[in-house]
Amino acid sequence: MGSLEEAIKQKEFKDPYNKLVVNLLYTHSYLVSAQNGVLKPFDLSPEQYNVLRILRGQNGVPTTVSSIQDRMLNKMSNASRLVDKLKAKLLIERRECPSDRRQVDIVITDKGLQVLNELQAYMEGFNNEVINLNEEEVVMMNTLLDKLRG
Amino acid sequence: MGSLEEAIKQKEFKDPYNKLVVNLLYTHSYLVSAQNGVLKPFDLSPEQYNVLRILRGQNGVPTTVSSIQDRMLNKMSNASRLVDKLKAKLLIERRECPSDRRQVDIVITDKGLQVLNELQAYMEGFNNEVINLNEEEVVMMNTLLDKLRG
DNA sequence: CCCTAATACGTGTCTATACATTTAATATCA
DNA sequence: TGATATTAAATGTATAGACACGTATTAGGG
Repeated sequence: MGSLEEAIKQKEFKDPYNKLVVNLLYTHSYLVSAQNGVLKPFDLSPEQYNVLRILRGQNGVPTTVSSIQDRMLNKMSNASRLVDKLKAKLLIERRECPSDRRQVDIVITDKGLQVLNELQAYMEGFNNEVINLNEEEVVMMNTLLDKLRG
Repeated sequence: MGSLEEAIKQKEFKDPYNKLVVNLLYTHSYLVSAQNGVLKPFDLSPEQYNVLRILRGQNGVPTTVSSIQDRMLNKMSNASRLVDKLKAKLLIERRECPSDRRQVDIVITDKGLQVLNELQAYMEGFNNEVINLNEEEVVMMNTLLDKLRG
């Protein structure tokens, strides 16, 4: 299970760069699957969870849809539709922005904050279970990932 | 652009583990976006490209749909439907398996091999452009990723 | 002030992921 | 053998990612 080669039944890679691309894609899938296991009982997708965290970070200050989009992990995803789903679950509110009627102000509701609160304990346990690295290695990996993207 | 904090406009993280999860999700998105740029002119999605590479690795030996599924980077994706799309593009062939009629033998066509061949040069350039790490760092990162998953 | 450009958001479409269910074929074993 | 379980693949449905396009509103320059 440990090695990538075994996990995807590939004997070898052309070079370490090629392996790294595949390794990142595979590890992402590993992470997201585990995350889904935690989020599913709460009826949230990973991106919905992310949007809720972004809104909580605002401490009550309303945020526009495009500002949410800028902060999302996946810049190509569709904040407008995610906001729609969260509104249907009563986890956020949409308000017409008076100063610019093109914009829509989004705030997290008490219910949204409560769901995040319940989730928090599960998510902390999740990080420690799912990432089999010590703190030194985690810091190293963060440094390498930041450098990778230039 | 370099730091994660800047890219997603988040001031700080609770701990390095939490940052690592976010960093992996964000870097994945960065990688896949770049990959899409290369694949789009060839009318292939990243997963379709991956399935083609799996089939090329078989060197002409037919493979079943479930064997493709096992080798895919994302174990949750749907090999059956991906195979369907590739067949429609004439990049693979499906043959009824005589020894077990539940199974379907899949092989890459000459056209499929030709497309992969054309892609190869672009993809090698892609790796070096998109991964701003030297070889030593790449090897280190592969080791850390393998350890991360336990 | 008007014309044009830029911006904010929504919508449409195709593909892929996630997961449950279905159907057909084979395996198992009383 | 015949009932049951297991397996291979396909299908159904909801959400999300990728990207083009549409619409309303504001900004800016003549």
